[in-house]
Amino acid sequence: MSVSGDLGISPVLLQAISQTLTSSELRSEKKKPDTPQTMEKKPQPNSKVVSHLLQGMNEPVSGLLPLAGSSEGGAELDRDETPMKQEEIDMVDLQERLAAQIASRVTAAAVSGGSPSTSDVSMVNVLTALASQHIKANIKQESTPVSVASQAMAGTSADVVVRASDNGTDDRPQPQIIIYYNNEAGSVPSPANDVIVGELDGDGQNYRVVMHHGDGVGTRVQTVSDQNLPVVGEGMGADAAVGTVMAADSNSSEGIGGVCPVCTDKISGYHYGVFTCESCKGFFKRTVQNKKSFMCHKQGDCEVNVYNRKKCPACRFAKCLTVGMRLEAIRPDRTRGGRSSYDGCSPHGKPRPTPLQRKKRAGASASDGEDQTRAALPGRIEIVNSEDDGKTHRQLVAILNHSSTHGQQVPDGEGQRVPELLTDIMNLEPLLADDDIPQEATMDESLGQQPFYDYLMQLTELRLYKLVRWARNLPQFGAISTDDQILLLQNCWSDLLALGVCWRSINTPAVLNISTTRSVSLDQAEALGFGDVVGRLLNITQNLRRLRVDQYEYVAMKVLLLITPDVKGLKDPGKIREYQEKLSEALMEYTTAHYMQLPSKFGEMLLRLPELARISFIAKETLLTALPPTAQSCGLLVELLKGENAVKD
DNA sequence: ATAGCCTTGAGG
DNA sequence: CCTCAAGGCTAT
Repeated sequence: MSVSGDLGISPVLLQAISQTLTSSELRSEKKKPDTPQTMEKKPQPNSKVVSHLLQGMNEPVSGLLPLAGSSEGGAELDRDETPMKQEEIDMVDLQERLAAQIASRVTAAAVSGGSPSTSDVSMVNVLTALASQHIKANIKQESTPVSVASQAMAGTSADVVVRASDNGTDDRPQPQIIIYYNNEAGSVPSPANDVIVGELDGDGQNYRVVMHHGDGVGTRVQTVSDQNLPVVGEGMGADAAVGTVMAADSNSSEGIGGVCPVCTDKISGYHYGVFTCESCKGFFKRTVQNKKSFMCHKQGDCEVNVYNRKKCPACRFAKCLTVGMRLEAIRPDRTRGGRSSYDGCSPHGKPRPTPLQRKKRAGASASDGEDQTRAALPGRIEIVNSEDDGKTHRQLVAILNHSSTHGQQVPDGEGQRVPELLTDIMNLEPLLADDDIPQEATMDESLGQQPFYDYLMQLTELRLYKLVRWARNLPQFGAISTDDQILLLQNCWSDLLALGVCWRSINTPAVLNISTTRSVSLDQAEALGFGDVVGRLLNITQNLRRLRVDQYEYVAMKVLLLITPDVKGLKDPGKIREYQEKLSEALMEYTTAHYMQLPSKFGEMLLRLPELARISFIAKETLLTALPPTAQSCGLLVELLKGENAVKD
């Protein structure tokens, strides 16, 4: 990837980037004096992008911290006067760090007259846009009682019914879900047979979702004390993630006595970086230690609560990761006692042990203050009326569900081993669990170009966010320097998205399934000017089908797209090459063992990867040229596309 | 496999 | 010493 000769960056963007840099340096590098460049560049928050950066990205983070300042100009001063403590810096989420990292490089290059890569610029914007978009969506959702109610019911009731009657069908009487709102937290009555399913704060109002068992059918009645409860509104979605951070950070001192952010059971202590219950602690330990691999039989968005937590270990584990439980906290050597040293090993204010005692953990990832697992951002934009949404696409959803459990049919069955590396990667699939975004109902037939592109762009941004989270949790990826992580992600994001679309279409010949609700045939694509791309994607899909690529192979292919030591500018390509070799060996071992009748399968799979890169390049170009100049709704993603375009020209 | 309880042991 | 977060054990 070459670098654009001139600064192909708009002044607005440059300003935005320096803004990011400035604020993040104030956060994370207090001890060092500001470099002259950044001092000079310190801008006023007067552009749209800057306000994105400030409001969308910084505010939610700082809002959780004791030092929270306003997101306007004064915040800088506040932070200046009151340096953040290390533990608080640790709470800063991955996106912010990534953005700050790139911003720092780009700004330095710009100031010194160098040539920043335009994709660096774009990545900053994408990340910031993602952050702000998700936060906005989240806030909106939390403040709408109707959506809260429908989610709670959709997610909870069926499970309780199964539990209560010990009978798997859906059409028996359900316990009542009661939504209280406009109440102060704690003032809502909670009779003995009620279970507080969730509690939300929004717009100064409190909503409490209570599940009422008239006859006490639940095997267990959970009573929750009247202190601030973390949000446990919905599955492994946005609420849970944000609420958890609140519980762990702003409420950490009263963590004991609260409810587990994974399953809402009673917190027993601080485990693997999060206040959780005993059972989730044990579950996380077993899962990691025994390198278990789970697959969700639904869409990877199962509700996890104290009643149904046993039902879908895949979603439970994904939620563990989402709320911030740390893989590094599981000791590879299984030594007992003592103290841990990973970032976040202590809930509050305790100094971190020195690294020298960590000799046994040389392989562990978090050694360099790269604490980003605590994803503060929501993982999904929930469809408010998700029940209605699938009604016209039930069939497609069914097909997709089938495809998502595709891998289960193949491996293990014959007692053949699955390399640990592959099962580790597989464990993270729930992090990419399928989502959709709200869309206007009339898009099916008369495919207006504009709405379709808007939809596509939004979907892409959503998936990009998840991609970052997924990559961050990949085994050994955390051991790569943050700069290199960013470069790798920049290099492959579109390839990964393209492969994902191919995979989700594996069971629908001639139709490309863009999401759970949207699919495109070749004819439709041609009408939209996407014929070439879709044709090529369908071709890849057909090859995946022909080769009988299973889910383990699919996830390995994805990581192979990511782990490419040839990306320009990598600090440590050696380490990445090593990782790549390990992974390709694991994949080869797996494929040759499981598909002896297809000796060329391994090679053929690898041969698809370059074509994927080609397709994603064409797709980006097509998207860019097809976009009307007024597409501001996703302006920042547009910038990314423009950046890539300039780079590759 | 789960989850509650027990044991360990470095750091304070 | 005590704390508390890690791993271990074991009835279910």
